Amino acid sequence: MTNVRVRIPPSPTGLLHIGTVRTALYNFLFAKHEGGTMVFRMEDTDKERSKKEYEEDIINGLVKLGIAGDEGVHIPGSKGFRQSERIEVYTKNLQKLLDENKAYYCFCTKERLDNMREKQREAKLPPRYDGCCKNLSTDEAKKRVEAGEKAVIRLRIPENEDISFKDLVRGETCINCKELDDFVIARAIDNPLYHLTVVVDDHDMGITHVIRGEDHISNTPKQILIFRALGYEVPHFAHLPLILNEDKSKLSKRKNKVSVDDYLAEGYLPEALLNFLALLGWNTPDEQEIFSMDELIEKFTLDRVHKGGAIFDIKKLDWVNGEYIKRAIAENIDEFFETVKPFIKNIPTDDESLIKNILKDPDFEGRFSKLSEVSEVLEPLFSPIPDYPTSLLALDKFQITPAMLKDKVLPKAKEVLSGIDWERGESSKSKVISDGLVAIVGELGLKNGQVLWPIRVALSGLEKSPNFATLAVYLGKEECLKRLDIALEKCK
RNA sequence: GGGGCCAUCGUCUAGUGGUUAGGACUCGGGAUUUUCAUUCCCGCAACAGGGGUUCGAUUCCCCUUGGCCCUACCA
Repeated sequence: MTNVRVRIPPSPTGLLHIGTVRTALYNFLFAKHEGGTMVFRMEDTDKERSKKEYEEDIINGLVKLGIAGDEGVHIPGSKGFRQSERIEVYTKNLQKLLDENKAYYCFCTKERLDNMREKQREAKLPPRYDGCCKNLSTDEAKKRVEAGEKAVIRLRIPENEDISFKDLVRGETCINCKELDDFVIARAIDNPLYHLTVVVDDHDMGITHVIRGEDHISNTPKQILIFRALGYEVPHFAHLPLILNEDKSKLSKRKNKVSVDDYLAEGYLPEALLNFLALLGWNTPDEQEIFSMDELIEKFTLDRVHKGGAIFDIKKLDWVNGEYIKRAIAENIDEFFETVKPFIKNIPTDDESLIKNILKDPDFEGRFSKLSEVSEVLEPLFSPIPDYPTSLLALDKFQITPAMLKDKVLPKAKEVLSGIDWERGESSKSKVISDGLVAIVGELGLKNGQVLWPIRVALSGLEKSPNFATLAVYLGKEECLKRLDIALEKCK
């Protein structure tokens, strides 16, 4: 395969969408695997809906994720590539089609067309353009346009011809021109529409493979027709399965969170998000689930891309993300700390190394599936203890009564924690605390859960929290005793 | 309405003309953790239906059903 070149053409009509990222990722992986390049272009010919802020969001997002394109080429803002900046090129191509009579001006009004379609629908006919302006002489058309009459440009398509292409993930696909009509390719000579711009750009940019969502399958024959009319070589096509909502409709913001910003803000790691997205519609025959970017590039091929759509399952994303967090902590705590820093709120300490130590504590392993949860788990160690019900302390499951806690367990725990040497090193301190508290179980003749559970709750105020020994070590003597007193109050 | 695309556990998926149809997530149970979480083990759970082809179809073909996409002077 010679010089593979793919593209990622978002249109700035909304924030960076999960679907856009998945398509970008597959293009990126394919290009890298083949030793080719991926270029970026901003499809902003819809002046009504295109917004500068969306453009920035999309570019920033893709850069953050590391899949923005190669060599900085054609990224608007760096070297600049927007369709809105290439109007003359499209005009030139449009003029050529007009001159060669492969396209023609159409003067039909919106009302006439709406009317026509409605009648066709009523008659149970497919709504198609009736060719009203098809046979206007070029001279007359030219005169009317020059006179200022409003006219769109339509492509003249063959009457009855099969248009087929070999889709790299679906195989041979074919559609007859009878199913199409002379569609509009420009609002005016200097105001081109999607199909025309895509074709002209893909040709000018030297795109060899068009890899996009399957919602474009039915657009493909139209674009092939334009490629042919212009005398340009037709690229290869590959249509990807869609990402779906739970109800199997196309992923939409009505039913799902689709903005990449939201996921990042919630504490999903970019690599984890990409890993998860890569697996939505593609996989390796082995049982691997976690891939580095290099592994994805090495293993990615289009022939292992699925045909059926895939539902976006947030639970699986959470799991993947948790795996990445676990690894990130183990590999480089300093780097991880920088990543997690913006998520740590309400934690009034400037002692970074303390927090790093806590994060590294084996007791914390696997507690987070999102960065936003780091704060929740850390919080009990630094903030004032949250209010909690006595019933959480005296849990029915363990058959604990408030009286037991008030008379036996809590006073005993205070005794133990007051008695130990708090100046020891961390790990030995942890062991002493642990041994001391566990000993209470035997002394009082109670069950483990009847002693250890309430102590942990007393120290954290939470149903789920780090281990009691871990809590005690990081809380310190005074705070521990204070929290045990609070618990004591609750049992009165 | 027309055309196109698709169809393995709830979800992501592996897989084959003959398999106990495999893995992961979720969920349930157990073990370890002297509590929660983690970790480990076990379990629940699928080839949409009907016809062919075949000695034999989840696998190949057709039909049906279902879902989705497109059917714009959006992209």
